[in-house]
Amino acid sequence: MNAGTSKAERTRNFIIEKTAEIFNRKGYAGTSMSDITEATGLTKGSIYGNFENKEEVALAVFEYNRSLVFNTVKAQLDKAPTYYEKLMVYGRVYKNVISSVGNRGGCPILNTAVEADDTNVPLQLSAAKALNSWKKSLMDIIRLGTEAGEFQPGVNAEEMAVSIIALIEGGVMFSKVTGDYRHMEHVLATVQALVNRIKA
Amino acid sequence: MNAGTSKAERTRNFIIEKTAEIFNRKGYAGTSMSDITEATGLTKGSIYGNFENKEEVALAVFEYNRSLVFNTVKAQLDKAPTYYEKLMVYGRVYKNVISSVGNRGGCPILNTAVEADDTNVPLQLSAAKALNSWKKSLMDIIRLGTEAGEFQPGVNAEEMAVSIIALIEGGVMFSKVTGDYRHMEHVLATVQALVNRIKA
DNA sequence: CTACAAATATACCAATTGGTATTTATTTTA
DNA sequence: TAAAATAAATACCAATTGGTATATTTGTAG
Repeated sequence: MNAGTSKAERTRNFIIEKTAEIFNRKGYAGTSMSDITEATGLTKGSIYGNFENKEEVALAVFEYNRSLVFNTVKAQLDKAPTYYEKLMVYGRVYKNVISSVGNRGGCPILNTAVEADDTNVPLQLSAAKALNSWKKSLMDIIRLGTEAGEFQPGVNAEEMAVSIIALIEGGVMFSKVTGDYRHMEHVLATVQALVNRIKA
Repeated sequence: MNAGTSKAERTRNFIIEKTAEIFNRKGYAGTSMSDITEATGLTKGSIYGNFENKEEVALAVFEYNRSLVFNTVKAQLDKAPTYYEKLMVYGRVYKNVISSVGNRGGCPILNTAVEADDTNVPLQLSAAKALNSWKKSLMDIIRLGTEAGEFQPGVNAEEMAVSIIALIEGGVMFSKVTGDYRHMEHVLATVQALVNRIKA
């Protein structure tokens, strides 16, 4: 036996991995079942044996894409010795993410949020949950950093967190659609300026 | 005669207006020809008599949706007596836009940019062009305001412009997917803080 | 008010969509 | 290693997709 991984589990993961980039590039509506069978080399019977429908594949794929980015950031976060340095990780996030997971169609949270907010409730909820948890982790860094005396007291942690996220996501959008990476550099400079401004 | 508007022109505009919100909500891939015939009450023959294909409808609709938002902002901009006040218009942009054009599925530039950047070159170019022209108009305000002594010299106009846009678009995304308008208020507070920080 | 042009509707097309029963092949467990 | 259980392939489905050729209606200029 394959250490707790049944054939079904392995195929499930295989399907997720092979279609992750397609879903992120083409979106839920833009990705067809035949895209999935083509990318995996499997037949519809096999896909529908492991997933209930296309939506369930999309949900699993979103979770996979999200964790891919999350893990990359997390690794950087764990290395940062101070809360200030942790916040600054986000000021370099694009370079780190792109260089490690490559350009696979942009930020999955942004892509899913924008497509699903009017069309698909389960996907919308997944994207919203991912954003809120990102916001929370940023707010925790700011709060702990303030307690540790690294940041000035009285900082609006939520405003700061939401703004950092908005800058990054807006920057990804701008950068990707124009094909001009300097737009991303500009928003990251602003992220860094915002963080430096709250330094104690 | 109808003052330069032929039947064809009027039908074209009718189709654009009736499908504008659908395209903005469901996206290009998510909107079908039958969505278009249903929304207009017209038949396929009529649609294809006025547009070459679905993509051409989408392009015209994007231009329409973009100008709807643009005109709203422009009206506010023209009323603002100073360059500082003009920049501040963007710090209130969401409230003004929503209250005048309503919630029609979010920002068309964001929606189109995110969907099209990997799937549809003409739409991608349209979105990129809209963003660049927005950026330019922001940079012009900053430059002229600096010349007029309203802003500190040495401000990086492009960094500022790109960051304001990213904050707004990121904020729209966050706000829409979570259904929580406070996220938009947070990013707008940051826009205002950024603008206030460069005041002479 | 008629004749011509322009716009719209009808009826069709092949291809593709997401999905399902059923058969066949492969794993897994005893 | 044989039997039971699971996974995957095959072959199908109705509905829908974007699009077109042709017929019919409507608008328009003389």
